[in-house]
Amino acid sequence: MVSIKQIAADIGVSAATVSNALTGKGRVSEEMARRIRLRAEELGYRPNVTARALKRGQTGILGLVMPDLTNPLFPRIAQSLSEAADARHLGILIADSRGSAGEQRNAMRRLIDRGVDGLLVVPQKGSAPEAQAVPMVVINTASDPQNTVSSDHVGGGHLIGTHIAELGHRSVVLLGGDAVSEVQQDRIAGMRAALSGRAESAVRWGAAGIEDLPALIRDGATAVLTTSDHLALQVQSALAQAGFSVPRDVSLTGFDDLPLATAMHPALTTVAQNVPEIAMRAIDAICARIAGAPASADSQTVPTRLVQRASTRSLHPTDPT
Amino acid sequence: MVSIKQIAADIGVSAATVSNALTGKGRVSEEMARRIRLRAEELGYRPNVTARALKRGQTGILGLVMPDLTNPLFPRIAQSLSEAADARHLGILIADSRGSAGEQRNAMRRLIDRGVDGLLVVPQKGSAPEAQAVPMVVINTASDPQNTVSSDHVGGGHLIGTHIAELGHRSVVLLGGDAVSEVQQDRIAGMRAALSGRAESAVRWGAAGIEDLPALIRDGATAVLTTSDHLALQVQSALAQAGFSVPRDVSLTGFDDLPLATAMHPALTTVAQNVPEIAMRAIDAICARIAGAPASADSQTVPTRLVQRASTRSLHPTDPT
DNA sequence: CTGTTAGCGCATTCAC
DNA sequence: GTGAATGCGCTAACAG
Repeated sequence: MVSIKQIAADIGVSAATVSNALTGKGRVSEEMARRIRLRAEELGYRPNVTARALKRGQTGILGLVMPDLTNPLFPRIAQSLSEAADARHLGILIADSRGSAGEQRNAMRRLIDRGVDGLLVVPQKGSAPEAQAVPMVVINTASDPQNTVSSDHVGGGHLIGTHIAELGHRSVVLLGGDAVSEVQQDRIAGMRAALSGRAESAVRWGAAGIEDLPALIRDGATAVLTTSDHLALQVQSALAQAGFSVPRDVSLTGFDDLPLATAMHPALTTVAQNVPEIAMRAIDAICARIAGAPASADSQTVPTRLVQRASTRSLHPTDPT
Repeated sequence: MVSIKQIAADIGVSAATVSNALTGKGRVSEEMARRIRLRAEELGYRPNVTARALKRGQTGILGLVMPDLTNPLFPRIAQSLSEAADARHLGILIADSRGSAGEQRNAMRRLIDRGVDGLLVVPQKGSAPEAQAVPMVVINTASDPQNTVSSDHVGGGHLIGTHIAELGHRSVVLLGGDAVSEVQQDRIAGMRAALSGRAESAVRWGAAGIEDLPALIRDGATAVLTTSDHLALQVQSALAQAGFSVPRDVSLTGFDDLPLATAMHPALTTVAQNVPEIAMRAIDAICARIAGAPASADSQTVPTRLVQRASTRSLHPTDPT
């Protein structure tokens, strides 16, 4: 590796001057600066980030803690975060909290031991990560009050609920995957609120909930609103098996707008999170905190978007389809 | 942050002795070592990895370059890699090559600039990442001769092809997503080889290929073998729309064993990659290279596994269903 | 057995 | 405008 002092010796000047010329900080004659930059270029000089980090006390690395790297949303989050971090010349070190709050804490500690400048954490279901020695921004759980950036899950549920109500549905089933998840609770709450006064709604959870569906439909339910696309696919399969067709017999919606939403037939009506926006805000927030901003108590909420496709049907006699 | 010298000053001993006591390297009296460890514990001392990295010339960080973080397999790879790396006290810094070979090179360079000790790269379709200043291990493309660990894609295709042939299918369609992908070519090649002499096979690619399916089935094809689960879901949807039912009218298979394979109905027969094994070998290989082993020309191949579910049907009159 | 010295590569004083 | 000195925190080599 070519170091600053080699190019210094090479030109016959001191290391400090080279540093100054390259960073543009100190005052160096334009002529000298030019020569230095040229030689650095020739030698393929790359500043040693480790040395710089030691000197500055900052590594330029952010830690990303996910509840489960297997999460279907992880790819998008990682990508958007990586892109946003990149723009600020920050790197992202990943860690998996493997489904337990204890492992989550371990993962955070390992990252901190590695010297990350800040922590981005997507918390374990039902756990609030505790404050640490480094700035932290929590993603996707509005229920945690501090430094949180999150999708408006309630709003998303509201979007779906309103859509379904406007389509004329009067009896709908709300299906969640796991009642422990605050995110899913929020989505369901949004749906209920939108439906309230316009339609009956029954809430069900998990595999048992899926089994209840055929009976509920026979009792008059005309729509099933789920809290994830994956769940919706399972529902569609189960319903097909029971002889119900989507959207003819029953309307169906998902949540998240995963790739599978368009691979399904009918294509799934769902709610898309604005992941890039969340990522950008999260990175902004963590950078602000690193730069010294105090931990703010307000949480940012990013709007979601209804993606209307073919799995929902209007019940108004006048409408086509 | 509490440093080694603070605890040294604290106890009235030199920094070197503390270092020795804590790492167990130098010879320190057991008595002294005990006192030092105790005090370190009390003070909550954590070694500064940056300083250590500067001294040692190694950061303990591996760079992971993915062709597209949005890749549905990324979560598993990231998780398995992260776990395997963890066991060796290595961190993983991610980077996205965003679909282009050029960006792939940039990503690698950024990672190297950050001082990673080695690079794990899942290459861009149809691109062979060029050798770099740090050890590199290529994942999942056997076509690159150097330091590669890959699933046996050909073998996987063979597994599926054999399965279908044994079920009595005599005319099958092989459907790939993108002909540029060597991985998909390998899978198709394996299928063809297994089918050769036992059944007719036609190869189709992409969306156009999906459109051809109904006609091919009417012409007598009884099975569609795809190179990904995602593709299989699309096929199932398109087929349902055209009035064909899986597996009654046509058998269908996927590849990768994504979560959606079990969410579908019928559950998808597919081929699972042994991702944890690949990850472990990749980490082993990169560690060996970092430790000084020469770049070996041989590539490691990890067997795949047939996951037989409900989307394939036997055509033998004697068999049930 | 323990302490001192030195230096990893860089950036920041402060002299010159 | 430029350079010498200094130190970030740690560890290897050597001296005591």
